[in-house]
Amino acid sequence: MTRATIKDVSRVAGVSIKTVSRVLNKERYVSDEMRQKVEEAVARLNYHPSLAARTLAGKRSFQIGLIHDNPSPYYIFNMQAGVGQRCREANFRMIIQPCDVNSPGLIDDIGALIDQAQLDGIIMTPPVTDVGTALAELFRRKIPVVRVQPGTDLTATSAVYIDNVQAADDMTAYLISLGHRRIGLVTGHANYFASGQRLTGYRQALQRAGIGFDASLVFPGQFDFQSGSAAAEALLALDDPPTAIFASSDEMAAGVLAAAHRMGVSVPDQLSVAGFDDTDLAQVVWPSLTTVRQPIRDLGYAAADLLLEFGERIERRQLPHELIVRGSTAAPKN
Amino acid sequence: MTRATIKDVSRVAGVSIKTVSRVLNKERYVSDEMRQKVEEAVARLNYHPSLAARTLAGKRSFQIGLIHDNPSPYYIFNMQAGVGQRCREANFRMIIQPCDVNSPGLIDDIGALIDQAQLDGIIMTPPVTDVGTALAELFRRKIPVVRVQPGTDLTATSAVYIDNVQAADDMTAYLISLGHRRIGLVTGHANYFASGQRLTGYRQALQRAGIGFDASLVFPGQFDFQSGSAAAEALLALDDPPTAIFASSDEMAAGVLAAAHRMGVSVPDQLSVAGFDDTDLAQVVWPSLTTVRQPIRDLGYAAADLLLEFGERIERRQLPHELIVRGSTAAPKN
DNA sequence: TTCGAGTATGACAACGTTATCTCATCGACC
DNA sequence: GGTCGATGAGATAACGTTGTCATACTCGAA
Repeated sequence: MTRATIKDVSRVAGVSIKTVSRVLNKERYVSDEMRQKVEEAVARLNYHPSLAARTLAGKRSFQIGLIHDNPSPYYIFNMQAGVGQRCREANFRMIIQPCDVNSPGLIDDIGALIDQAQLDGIIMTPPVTDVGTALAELFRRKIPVVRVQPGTDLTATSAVYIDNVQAADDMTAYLISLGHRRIGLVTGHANYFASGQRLTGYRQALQRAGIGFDASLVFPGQFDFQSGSAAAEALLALDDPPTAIFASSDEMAAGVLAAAHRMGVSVPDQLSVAGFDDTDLAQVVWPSLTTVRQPIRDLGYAAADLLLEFGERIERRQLPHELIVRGSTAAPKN
Repeated sequence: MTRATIKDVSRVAGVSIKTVSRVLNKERYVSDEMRQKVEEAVARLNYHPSLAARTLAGKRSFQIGLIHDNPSPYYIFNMQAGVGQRCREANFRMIIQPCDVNSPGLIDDIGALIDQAQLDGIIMTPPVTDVGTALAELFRRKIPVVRVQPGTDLTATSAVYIDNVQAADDMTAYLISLGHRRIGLVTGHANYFASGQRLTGYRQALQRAGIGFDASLVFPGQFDFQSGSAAAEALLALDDPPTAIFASSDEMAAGVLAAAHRMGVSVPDQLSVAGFDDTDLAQVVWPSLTTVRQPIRDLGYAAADLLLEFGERIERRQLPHELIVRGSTAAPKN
């Protein structure tokens, strides 16, 4: 038993090959009678069109690429889930391309991917979003691109994002509302523009509350557990240590928690800890993390949606974030 | 500027199309002189063959599918990383197909995937590995299959796996060696054969040490945080509670930790906790988890390797696990 | 009645590769 | 010196779709 082809379908339905193709592609000018005959035949033969043949003959490949260089399993998993769901709805396929922003072969890899697979579009996640040479290569090939949370050339491509400044502002304001005055900030990796945006939001909230900015309370991190731990140790060793630490990722927040545990500082009694992302992690550490929920899955879905709905046309979509309060924050005890 | 085709290459190299094809596919009977001319032309034109055309004309598609129904981001991320790496080495593409083992459309989805994309092979992860109807569909299509950690029909397809029985035995024996006599076990989801295997290993180690099996110390979990928490609460409420709890996943172990924190039971002083998998999680909770490292990424790499190297031929590969001792276990204090 | 615009269908080429078949050359062997 | 197998190269037909063009029918307006 070999695969059914469009020819088989046309024979069974008693129509021409082209008519079958028309029905499959939902083209205009097909009578209901024809459509029904074809659909019956398709169902009876359990026919599935060959993607390779469609790609070769047509101008579309029904495939989009997801390019990422992001070490966070949680982020990637959810991004894929969102993109994947939208793809399934449109009967598209998703090709995953991990890459390395520091690799000299980056441009060639992306070019080869597009050439070989004839992708209909590309979704990029940070930090690849902001690699100028990669972007240039994509423009050169005139392929539709949607970027998730881009930091540069904001209007150059379609994009989906959350308002990082506002999100960091919200969290900082929340900590201030609890009564905290000295709030430590662990920033993210410098490659990510979100890191800077979150710093901006933090300063913005402080200023509004009339609290002076103290640079010694800001510690550079890398989004990972280790740097969160290191940051906490440094911040808690200050002469006048913070009563709360806001880490720019849940993973760093977990590092802060671990350091606090090690140093015998109880959370949230002696120290409030806040994260960012609301990954699975946030509910798995103890105490569970107060954090900002970033709708990663929805961002992926929206990115794929922009690609499929609008193609080359540049569109932007901002998604809402949400402050999630859990057990790691409380009013300072003095 | 349009894409270069094999025709362009043949013109530039001054040879026939077929000769270019021969070089590209590393076929025999090509002189060094020809090969060199072709390679130069390929490089000069930055030519990448069209996957669609190759798939249509040839018998191979240079694509393999990864089918999974697994809610763990960490597991999926690492599995993909391993499979993806092997694919890149062979210049293959990986198509991800999340699915739902309980969906009635499962078989059709898999069939459609294979028909449409003409996949060269399939990799499955638990628990889809053991869905008989899905397996039957794959056999019907005579497509090479590699299963990761299959539980049933062990010799029906190629497979990669670790020795779950031995791994659980190792961990249990380690806890016994610390001096524990009452060791709780939180099992995994019943859908996963690994759950039963780990129970077997646990009993095996107890028996060897001459410790009677106590069914009240075994609590059924679902591999997730919640069930770990619930299990710990139940186990610690026993009249004669365990001094150590071995959870069949890190996530459940994290749940155990959280429950212990809540109940004021200090780890590892009053309770030792052990996990399984060595996910990122293990080092991010406090105290960090003693666990069994499962080389997920390597399993993915090996699975892809079997597919690409052996195709339909059935091969099996067992990978080593490793006991990782961290801060969550210690000798019981009496 | 005739014409044109819109609707509905089919014949056939094209897409860019690989597979198959053919042909030519070169040594080695009887 | 002819025959045969191994080697090297090309011409041409697939592969299963979509795009383009041609054709025929229908309906309302000139």
